[in-house]
Parts: sequence; C-alpha cells; structure tokens
Amino acid sequence: MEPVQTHLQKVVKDLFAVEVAVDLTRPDAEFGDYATNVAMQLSKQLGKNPREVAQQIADALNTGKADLGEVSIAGPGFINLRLIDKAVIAHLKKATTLPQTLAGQTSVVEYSDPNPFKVLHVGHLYDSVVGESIARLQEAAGAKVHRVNFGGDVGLHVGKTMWAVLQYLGGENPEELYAIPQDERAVWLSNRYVEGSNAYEDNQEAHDEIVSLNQRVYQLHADNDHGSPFAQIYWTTRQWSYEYFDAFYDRIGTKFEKYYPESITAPVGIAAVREQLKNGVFKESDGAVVFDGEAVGLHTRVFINSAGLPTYEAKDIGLALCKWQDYQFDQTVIITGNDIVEYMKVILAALGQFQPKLAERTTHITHGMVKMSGGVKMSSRKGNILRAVDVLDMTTEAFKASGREANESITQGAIKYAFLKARIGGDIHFNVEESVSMEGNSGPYLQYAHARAQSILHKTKTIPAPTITELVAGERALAVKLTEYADVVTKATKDLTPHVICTYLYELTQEFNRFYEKNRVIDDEREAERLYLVKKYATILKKGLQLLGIDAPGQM
RNA sequence: GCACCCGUAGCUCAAUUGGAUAGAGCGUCUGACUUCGGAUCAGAAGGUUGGGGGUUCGAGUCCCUCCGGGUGUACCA
Repeated sequence: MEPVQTHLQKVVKDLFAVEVAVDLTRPDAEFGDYATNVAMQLSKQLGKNPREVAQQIADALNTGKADLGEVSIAGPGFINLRLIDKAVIAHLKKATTLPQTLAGQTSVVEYSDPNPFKVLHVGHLYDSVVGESIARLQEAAGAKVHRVNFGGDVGLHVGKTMWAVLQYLGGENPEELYAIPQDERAVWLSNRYVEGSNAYEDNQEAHDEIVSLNQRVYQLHADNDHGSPFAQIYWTTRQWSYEYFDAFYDRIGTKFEKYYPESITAPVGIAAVREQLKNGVFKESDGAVVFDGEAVGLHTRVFINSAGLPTYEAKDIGLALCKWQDYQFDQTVIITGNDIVEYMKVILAALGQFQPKLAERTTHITHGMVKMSGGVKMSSRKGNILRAVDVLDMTTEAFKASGREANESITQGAIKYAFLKARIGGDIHFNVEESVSMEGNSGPYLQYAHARAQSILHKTKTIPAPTITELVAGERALAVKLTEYADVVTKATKDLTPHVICTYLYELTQEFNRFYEKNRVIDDEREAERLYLVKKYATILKKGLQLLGIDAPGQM
C-alpha cells in the first residue's frame, strides 16, 4: 500500500502545491482495490469541480508507475485505483508481516481486576477476554506488554468474608482450614463472602463485628503480621483466592505478570494524596480529603475519608504510581466496565495535576455488561450471579446438546469470539446456541474454516508454490482480501478494537468459500499456486484467531 | 435535577472515523450437490438509521431539540 500512497501524495503535491494527508480506503470490490476522496476534499479550497480535480489527478497518476493498473473516476469525484496483479502478488508474499508500529514501546495492560475472596463472574470473563486480546494486539505490533491485575485484598468485603470464616471455623482456628478439600476452597470461600454479606445486612451484632474485622485486616497489613492465628487465616484464604484466579486465567489462556493488591497500593496512594494536599491538588472538606472535580467540569470525589482511611480513589492513585514506578510505560490501557467512566475521569484529572505524563499515557476503555439471551438454563444455579465457570459450562453443554463432541478450545473459541465480535463499549448479548453454531459468524465456524483449509493442504503431496507469478480469474478477489490482513490488524491495534479483526476474518472466509466453490484446487493445473493461496488463508485465519486469544486446531 | 453512554432490518451486529446504492449473520422464502470437509454457494424479501430541525457538495456519523433506555452523581468498590 505504501508505494501507491506516497506516489499519490506526491502527485497531488506536484499538481496543486498543497500538503494533504491522502487517505486510501478499501472500497467495494466493484470499484477497485483502493479509493481516495482527496479530490473532493481539495475541490473546495481550489474552487474547482471535484470531478475536474479528480481527472487531473488521475491523468497524472496514469503517467506514473508505482504498481498502478486502472485508474478511474466515479460518483462525485472518487478516484478508484486498481493494482496490477504483480503488485498484489508482491503484497501477498508479505501479507502476514505486521508493521511494528509499537516497536520498542512498553505497555501495561490492566484488566479483569477481581476482588480476592469473591467469585469470578461473567463480567470478569468478558473483561479478561478483551484485555488478553488487546495485549496480544500490542505484542504483535512489537510492544513489550505487561499484564497486570488490581484487586481488593482489604476492604469491607474482606471483613464480611473473615466474619463468616471465623463462624465456620468456630473461632480463630487456622488449622481447621485444612479440613477443606483443595478443589472446594474457591467455592467455599465465595460462599463465606455471601454469608458475611447477608449477616452484615440482617444482623446488627454481626455488622459491628465485620466493621471491626475490617479494621483488623488493615491493621494486620500495617503490622506485617503473618503469625497470629487471625493473620494465618487471612493470609491462607487470601492465597487460596489467588490460586483460584491463577487457575482460571490459566484455563482461559491469560496470565498476569503481577497482581496489585489494594493493601500495597493504599499506603502509596494515601502518601501521595496527603503530599498533594499540601500542594493544593486536593483539599479538605468535612474532614475528608477530596478532589474538586467540579472545577474541571467533573464531580467531586473523596480520596481519604473522614476516618483517615483510603477510599478506592486513593488506592487507584496508588495503583497508577506503582505501575509507573515498576514499568515507566509508554502507555497503559485500563479495561473496566463502563459504570466507572466518570469516576476514572476524576482520577485522571487529579493525577494529571501532579503526574501529567502518567495521566496522558493512560487510556481507559470501558465495556458494558454481558446479557444472556436465548434459552438460558439458570434454574439449577443459586443466586442471580452468573459465574465465569457457569458460562464455560453452559457453552460446553450447548455443544453437546447439538450432538457434537465438545472440547475446551472450541468452547473457548465460541465464547471469546461472541464477546469480541461486537465493538467494545455497549452491553453485549451472549446467545449460547448462536455462539456454538457452526454456521454464520461464530468462533467455531472460523475454527472449522481453518481446519478445513488445513485438510486441503494435507490432501496432496504437491508443495504450495513458493510464490505465484500470475493470478487467474477467480483467484484475484481472494488474493486481494488476504493482503488486507496487516492493515486490519494495525487499525485494530491503533484503535484498540479487536472486533474489526472478527469482521475481517469472517469476510475472509466468505471470500474463500466463494473462491473454493468455483475453483478446483487439488488435481487442477494450478494446484501448486492455489495451494499457496490456501496456505496463506489458513495462516491468516490462525494468526488472526490467535490475536483474539482463540486457538485454531488443525482438525476438529 | 445535572453529567456521561446508548438507540441502525423481526433478532444479534457492521459501516474504512464526514463519502459512492447503509452491509453481514441468524430467522423467512427461492434455487444449486454422483465433486477437494455442502458445517457450502447463488438469489429474494426485509430500513424514513428513535422523531424533528440545522451545518455542507455529501450526515447513521457533527451541532441543537424532543422521546426512549442505561450508568454515574462526597466519605462503597
């Protein structure tokens, strides 16, 4: 694409002596390989008819070189360009080579962010799938990516859990914990949280005890207490929780380099906020330390409450500073639900007043909730909360129900693709039956398409031609589509939009099926050349799916 | 009340960031297989892009306004 673009840019500059950014777009195939609307953009400042401008540019282009075939003008003044086949083939050769747009850069991607002691629910799964994909996109563009995770190992929910744990153990008896089977620990612990939450609401005595236990947990951190019976119970169950997280992340193919527990970020945050209180970034109000967000068009939030305890705000400031100290990143991406979008603006506005560079390098992207649609069977499950594992189980069951053998890579392909194919931002509707369908725009369909392409390659001893020298009718559309891969990935990386990869891969399979319907591969005189196309196709499908965190088995 | 996000075909989503006749899948209907994995392909129907106004060569996209939905809004996370 580059030679054509620079050529076009030069032609425009020579003709009109203006410096404009010439955008090349990929129009419908009927128009050509590339299109530009530069003539329409220029027409106003030149005071000329756009088609006239387009004609001038087209004439000048035709006398040039740069891989150009047919140049035509259409509509109000679009210039449509067609590459010569040789240029398409040259591009095809390096179709899977991605521009290293983030080479040498360090990025910290923070996502999932579950609270220890609590259960991983469907929202964490969605957040994790998005985060992993974004991390992979940045890695593919050459960045050094650090995956990190933030969560509350202190706070009221911990007090609630500890209360119920102590009830269960009959007091501060850490040795009793070992009676709980290893594979039941995570569920057991999250059940304690639910019990503690209920007691906190319903029982005044328990309520007071929980508040007190919450304080004890903070104190335990302040004292670095690992030896007292209560501390042993806390640290042991906390560790269970992290083991549970790690096991789940391992299952879904994501791995965090570092957890930032609030017990670590809170003191850092408090210190920074107190220091900036002196500098006037924060101010005191009703005994609390607040940031006056209204002064910058946002809302005011409390960073340290009137009891002197850090709120989530201070912990988040601490988190930002910890990440900065650890990585000195060029950029950090934080992925959360969109309920905290306004909250995060306040945090970044506050941070920007004393760490402007850090704030500028932070990108907060937010998603909506996962809503279940279709025939969801929830009757056997307690409570309103949909756990992450429930989604995996439901999807596996849906596969079995359709009479096929389920396996983990297909289950996850179904879920991840269903989550990623829509633009990040709004709520998504997860339809289990649709996600496992082998027809239509689904993960398993693309996995199948890849497996089928692999099977073609294994069907013959012919070696795919190392490269093609010409394209014949029926091959060109597929070849052109294959060359779009790198542009699509680069765009997805720049905009942090994995869904454009989904759209592309699906369009690619459609293009392939159209080709395959009409053109024989095996036992054709162009077998070697066509195998080359099939091989490129399979490679791009596999690589593209990998960027989404989806495995592409060779057969299924 | 105020702020932010969302509203596109019956359903789920796209739309190259202001460009060409708003495109796909599912579902519905019509065709095509003794053929490389038909888990496919070709085609049809289905739209006042929530309503109205504005900006300009050109608006789903930008501005105003109204309607509908969601979220947030001082010591929870």
